[in-house]
Amino acid sequence: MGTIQVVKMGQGVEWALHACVNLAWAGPERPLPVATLAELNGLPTPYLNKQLQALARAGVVTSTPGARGGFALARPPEEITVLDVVQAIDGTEGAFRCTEIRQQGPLPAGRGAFRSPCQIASVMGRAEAAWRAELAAETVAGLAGEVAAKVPQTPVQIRRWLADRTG
Amino acid sequence: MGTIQVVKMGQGVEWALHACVNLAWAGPERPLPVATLAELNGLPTPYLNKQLQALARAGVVTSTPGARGGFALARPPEEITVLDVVQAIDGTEGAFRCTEIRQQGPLPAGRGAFRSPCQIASVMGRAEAAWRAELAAETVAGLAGEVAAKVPQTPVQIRRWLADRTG
DNA sequence: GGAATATTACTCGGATACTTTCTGTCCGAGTCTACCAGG
DNA sequence: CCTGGTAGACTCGGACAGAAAGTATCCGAGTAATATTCC
Repeated sequence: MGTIQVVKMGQGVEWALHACVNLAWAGPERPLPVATLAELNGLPTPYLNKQLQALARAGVVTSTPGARGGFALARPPEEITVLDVVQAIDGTEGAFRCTEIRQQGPLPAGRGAFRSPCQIASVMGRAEAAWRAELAAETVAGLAGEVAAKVPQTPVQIRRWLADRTG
Repeated sequence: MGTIQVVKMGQGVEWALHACVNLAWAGPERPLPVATLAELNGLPTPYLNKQLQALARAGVVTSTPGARGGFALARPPEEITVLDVVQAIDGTEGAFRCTEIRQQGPLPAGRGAFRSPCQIASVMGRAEAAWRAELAAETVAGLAGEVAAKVPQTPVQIRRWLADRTG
């Protein structure tokens, strides 16, 4: 959280996205505990818990405590973009932070430079905007649908495994 | 080097880009030492040296040792894209690395999944491609030109300061 | 005076500590369920 | 048989270490320029 955003991505993003797809397949009827999601993907339970907490803080998933509790999607999967998940985990701050070094040194940028931002920061901003737009164009439902279109048995197997687990 | 590429960008990228713009203004006649570039921007000399070494390894700049040595652009600034500089510093590897967790857990993805890559990795790849395309569209000469168009005195002052420094 | 040579000073290059971030883990607070006792 | 209370177990939530990467720095190898000396 609160880091930057376009050169190095945390590994938790991948886990969070897989968890969201699994939650989309499970349906909103009953929430899924962290232990179940972790076992589904062979991930360490406590760390996945950390990521889901970040998603809950961002309003992507809802957490219900107590017995039979767990996590569930806060909105229909069609309304959850990949960008929402990425920003929930890695923060909304951009990857490039301009330190305004043009104002340092023996030749500081004059008052004229204050009108427009640093050209370097401008290019980086454009690139990050393009990156964000691409991520905002895909939703969790889209991901689930594409996987199901290629391997239709996947969601069925997952739902069956979940049903057998809850008993 | 060898890290990833789209969520967190190193600070050295900003310094390297500023250094390249300064080198473009200085011209290829005589190379500039690291100390001069560092003093121009008020940066710590030894660390900037590290970044320039990375640029030299990537073939963006040439280094000439000995007295009156220093760094100079290896190509005309019109042929150096921002992406070249970024990749020289932060590496060419993408920001998102798919660990193929769909093959782990109690329901590993079957043979059908091997045909196409993970959908999540696919989206990330598209987003990073858009990011790279935006950075590849701008060159060092373009940056220098835009700055000169807004504040025309900037390159003149820098050339004068360099001339006074070399004596 | 000219040329070869040894010296000198300056440059890059890689190897070395320190700080910040990310990864991974643990235990406590809160809540729903189920059971049990009483009416 | 129905209802209220209570004990239990399960869940999330934030606080706590370890590891990795990034940041900042230093000193040595190599080279060009320069001053010197010899012819």
